[in-house]
Amino acid sequence: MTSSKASANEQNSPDRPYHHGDLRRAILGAALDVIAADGPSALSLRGLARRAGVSHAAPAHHFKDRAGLLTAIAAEGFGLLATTLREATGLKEAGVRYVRFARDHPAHFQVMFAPELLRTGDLELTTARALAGDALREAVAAVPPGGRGTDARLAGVAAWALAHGFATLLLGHNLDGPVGERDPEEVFRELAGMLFRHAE
Amino acid sequence: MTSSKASANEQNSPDRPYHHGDLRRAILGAALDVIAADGPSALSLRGLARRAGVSHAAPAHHFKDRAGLLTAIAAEGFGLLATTLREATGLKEAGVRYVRFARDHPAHFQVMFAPELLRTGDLELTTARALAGDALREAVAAVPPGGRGTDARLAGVAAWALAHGFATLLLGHNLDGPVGERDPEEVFRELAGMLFRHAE
DNA sequence: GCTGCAATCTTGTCAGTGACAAGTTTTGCA
DNA sequence: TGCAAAACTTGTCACTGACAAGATTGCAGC
Repeated sequence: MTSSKASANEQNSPDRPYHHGDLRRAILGAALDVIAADGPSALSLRGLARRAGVSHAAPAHHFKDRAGLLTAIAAEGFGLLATTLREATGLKEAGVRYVRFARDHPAHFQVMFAPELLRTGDLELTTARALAGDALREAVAAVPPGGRGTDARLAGVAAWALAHGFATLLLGHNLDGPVGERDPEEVFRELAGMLFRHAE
Repeated sequence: MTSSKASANEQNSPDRPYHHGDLRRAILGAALDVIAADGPSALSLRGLARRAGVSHAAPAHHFKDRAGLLTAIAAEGFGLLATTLREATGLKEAGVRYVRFARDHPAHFQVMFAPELLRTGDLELTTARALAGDALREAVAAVPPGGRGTDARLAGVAAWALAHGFATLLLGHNLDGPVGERDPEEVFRELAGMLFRHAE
């Protein structure tokens, strides 16, 4: 083991400059790769450092520790989600974008909803999360009040639960059977149609 | 640190018998406690061994390794879930039971849907999962075909996604605001009502 | 241009962990 | 009774996260 593949520009290049250039981004990118492939538990700060060709303690300068790195990823995720939700036209479309986000950014998505891995009090994280929450509430407010007793808050919870559950099961390969070859977004549109039959 | 609280009957009792009696169950129980409190990433085989008052390598005899322990927990979880789903009368009630299961067995629930922590090919696991899947499909089949174009398979996915999403968000404390003091099961009943308006 | 300071990265180290190997004690059964 | 398997222990290794202290570099202000 040890230095199995110090192939190309890995870490042993003696002419490597002292300063990486954008180590923070490099670490984040590598972390997203690892998490998407094998989950957050497979993440090793030292492994990321090796990938980026820096010393084992370099990541700590940018993220303090493991929780710091994951918190940064979660915050970035909530920011991306807020942006994409804000561009949606209606609630159903917001749901579709929610599912699309989970598929496009599986690593972010996983980490965002793993609070035990995060520094939950972090300012960046809480503000980003609040932004995403606002975007979701806006989408809910846009839906016209339907049948009797349709509480807006409840409708929001229903939409969120449906989208979140679908996305989660999808990422966990629990819907490979039922969904099969079909486009997941298309399937989700049908599900959302079942939930909000009256509105559109 | 080190031996901060070797208080009562922990591990230093010199009269402790060589055989624990039911170490397997003790380790499982301790693991469930830890996971429910701090998530699977906080799990340490050595920590569990300390809790049970046995040597650091004792757990390996029953579970082989970390993945083995978590796989055993997941299999147990699917078994419990299958049992509880089978007792449900209709699809909505099955959903309620799904949510209740997640709240009653949060550790099981988390591990069951964290495939990257499991030995996915394990026989016990796959059979238990199949049992739970059968129970879910049975509940779906029981629902009368509703409005035009109501695909049974799709209805099943919708119900699963809604229940799974609600349960997941609930466990992650993402619904503390919207649900508030209300009984989560009651709230879920309303959500399920929105999804299957026609059937009851 | 030079100087000093802060940001960035390195080296060194420590305790904790999972996994494995090999030995010891106990149980249960022929 | 004796013996094989089950249950557990001791010892060890590579790896990891965290921390401390030092080296290198970029840069702002003079």
